[in-house]
Amino acid sequence: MAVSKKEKFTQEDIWLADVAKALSHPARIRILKILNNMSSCMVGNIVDQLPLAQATVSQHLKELKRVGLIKGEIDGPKICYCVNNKNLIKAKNALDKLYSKIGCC
Amino acid sequence: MAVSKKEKFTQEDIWLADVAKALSHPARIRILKILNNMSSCMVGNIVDQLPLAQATVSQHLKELKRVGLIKGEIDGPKICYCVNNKNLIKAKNALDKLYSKIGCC
DNA sequence: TTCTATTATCGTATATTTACGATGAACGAT
DNA sequence: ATCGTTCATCGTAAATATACGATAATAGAA
Repeated sequence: MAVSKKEKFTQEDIWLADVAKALSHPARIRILKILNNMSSCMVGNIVDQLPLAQATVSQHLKELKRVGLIKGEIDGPKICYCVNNKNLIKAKNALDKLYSKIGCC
Repeated sequence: MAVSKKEKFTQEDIWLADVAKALSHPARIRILKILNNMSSCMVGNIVDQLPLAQATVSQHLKELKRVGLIKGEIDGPKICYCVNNKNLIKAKNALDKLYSKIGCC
């Protein structure tokens, strides 16, 4: 995209944009909903519920983990993922700052 | 990216992901904050506050308009943009559905 | 140890995004 | 009608994202 200029913005704006980026694919929205509804959170269970290959799902999980929206715990050969509510709530609160107080048109 | 599979998800998930995509660049976060704080919302004013060329800012505005987060009104040769609170609130509410009720790890 | 199950990573092809200069379109003013 | 201002669009180069098969890594079981 021709030399990125993202670093020219504030840390807060970069962070919120980054979280939004992690949410910007329906597969990742679906994963968060699945984690929200299941007590078990094995990767295999997630793969079974998505129309994507295991390698692709793993990539999506990595992206969600990168920004801290989910976390994974090793459980033998399996990995147990779950939502990191703290960061999700933080993101929602940051969104509140984008509401228009005035409305100019 | 090798044939997209986004259309294999629900309309709701596709929509939320799409809104998130519109928020996934710091310039667009900044634009929303600017529109939130100014009574005037001319494009020129926005361009002056961003480290980007006019053509690039116009592209970012188009993306925000595409998903309905902002709207523009023609005012002579100028265009007046403002936040569309309704859709921003709708997005925030949809985010609420992603919170984990249980927490498995 | 060897086998099986589970998940991550590598390599790679293709699609999309980002950025900007140049140009075009719309409008008010002279 | 021409000019200056304002903004969108076109064309294009480079960066990122998406998707998957193949392969590696890890751990418990046989």
